[in-house]
Amino acid sequence: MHENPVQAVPDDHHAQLVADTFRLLADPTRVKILWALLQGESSVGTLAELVDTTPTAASQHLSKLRLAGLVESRREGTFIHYSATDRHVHRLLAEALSRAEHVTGVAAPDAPHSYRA
Amino acid sequence: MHENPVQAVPDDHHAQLVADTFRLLADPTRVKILWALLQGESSVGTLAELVDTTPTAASQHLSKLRLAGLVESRREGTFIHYSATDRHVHRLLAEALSRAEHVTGVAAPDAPHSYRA
DNA sequence: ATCATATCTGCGTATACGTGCATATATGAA
DNA sequence: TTCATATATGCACGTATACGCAGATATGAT
Repeated sequence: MHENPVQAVPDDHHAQLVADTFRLLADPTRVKILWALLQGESSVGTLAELVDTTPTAASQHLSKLRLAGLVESRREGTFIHYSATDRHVHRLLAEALSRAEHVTGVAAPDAPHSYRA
Repeated sequence: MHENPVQAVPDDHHAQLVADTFRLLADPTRVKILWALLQGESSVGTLAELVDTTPTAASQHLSKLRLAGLVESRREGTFIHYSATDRHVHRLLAEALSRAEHVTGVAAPDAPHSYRA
């Protein structure tokens, strides 16, 4: 038998937190929204156009992201400007996009050379 | 009005790939399995004990991970040893676990000081 | 006050997914 | 061959969730 060192795993609480975080990122529209917000704040309607969805859908996604603390909101008249501040999320998206490039061999259009934070 | 530079977002294909990757990681059992495998290969039954689940559940998760190319398998008699090789996945998990620690203020038991790869 | 714009929220629906159970398959021993 | 072990697979069930639509709310202008 090949003896391996005992492999420790995250406890249930941490594993659940990690899974919850990943589940929030497990939607293509939210990925696009978050990536846009990591480059600067934006309103709901503007985001909806940017990621090619309806304002309603964008609002629902932003609501979920805000509940999780991944984005913040700021009101300006009838507009509400959202921004992303979580540096961990930034690195997670950068890493995942880097992997996507590695898989496809094609760089995404907005970051010709790297998604590194 | 505050003028922002145009915010570029990943195209649909990349966003979908990223979301798919995150969805694979969006399960606490798979998180624990992957973290264990990143420390060394392990059989289905051993993994099931490590992450406190049934061999059937472990097998199903491993099957999904294998289809996605996140783990590899090697047969040895009746045992099948799995291993994780994707460095991107390693960094994604490390980053997410680091965030979980940051959120809870409690380090996970198997990595007292850091989840850095 | 009314109206328009921007955003939010509740509801119904379709889809996706994790789990448990039973069963099938694979390898090795007797 | 038969048997035991290890793993995989098919199915049913319950839960979670993304979407579209309608309606509600908020702010500002007239």
